[in-house]
Amino acid sequence: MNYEFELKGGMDAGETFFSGQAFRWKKCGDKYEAIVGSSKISCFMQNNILVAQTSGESLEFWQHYFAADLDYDALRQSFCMDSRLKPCVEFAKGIRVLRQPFFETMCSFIISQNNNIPRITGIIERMCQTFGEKIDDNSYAFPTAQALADKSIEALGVLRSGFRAKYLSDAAKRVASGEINQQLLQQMSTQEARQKLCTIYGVGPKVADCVLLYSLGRSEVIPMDVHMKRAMEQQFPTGLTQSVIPYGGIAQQYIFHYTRLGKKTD
DNA sequence: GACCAGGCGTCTT
DNA sequence: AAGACGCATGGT
Repeated sequence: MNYEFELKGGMDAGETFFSGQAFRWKKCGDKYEAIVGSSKISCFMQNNILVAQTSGESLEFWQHYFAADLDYDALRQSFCMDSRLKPCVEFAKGIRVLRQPFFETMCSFIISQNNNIPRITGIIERMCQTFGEKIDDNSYAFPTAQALADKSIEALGVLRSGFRAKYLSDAAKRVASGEINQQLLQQMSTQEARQKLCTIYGVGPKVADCVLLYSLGRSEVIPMDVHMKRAMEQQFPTGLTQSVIPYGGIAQQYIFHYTRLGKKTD
């Protein structure tokens, strides 16, 4: 399927795909490729238009994934009203926060705890190759919750995910049983959804907030870790401005990227 | 509130 | 070549 649609305010694919929010994107020549859910996508940007070739899913699915409706020109403009946020936005203007499939986002951020990106990528890759459905030659879908729930903790050993295997197992079982599902969380307030997510073994407030922001599109949620806390205390001692707060999670993505790759705060 | 739980990339010796 | 260190954390 070929799709072309506008992303309001544009996107820099590299900045977006390699900003630590998604772990399955690869740069192939001048295109970017990934498996999202059980579909393959190959895409590039042409002005503000995303040109994509996909193996499945609807136009609406992809527009939701890229948050096509959210106007990043307006967003950046309001962020830049805050002079402390301005350099962060200027550093990587093309970042968008994606809305990724629920179960794979949850697993990805369970895996990410006390971990580094190369290893996170490796574990996810093995997870897909071992337990995901084959799409073609060397493409595998992200495993379904059911597929993972059926495996014993020992069987998850091939992932070499260390102490996280038992967490992944509980997450898979709770999602496969239907007890935790996206629709239910969607209807809940952010606070209720966070509490529900935290009942999963191995999911604490940080991982829960990552799921809320990167999958459920709760743009106001700011996942806080020690680094982020430090950066916020240093750069934003009086907090974020009122106009930014509804999109604090997106602002956070700019701040994080800047403090990690841009000018250091200390 | 310390301390511990894989393993791997990266930096030091 | 080998050892140390740290990692978008959460449980005990």
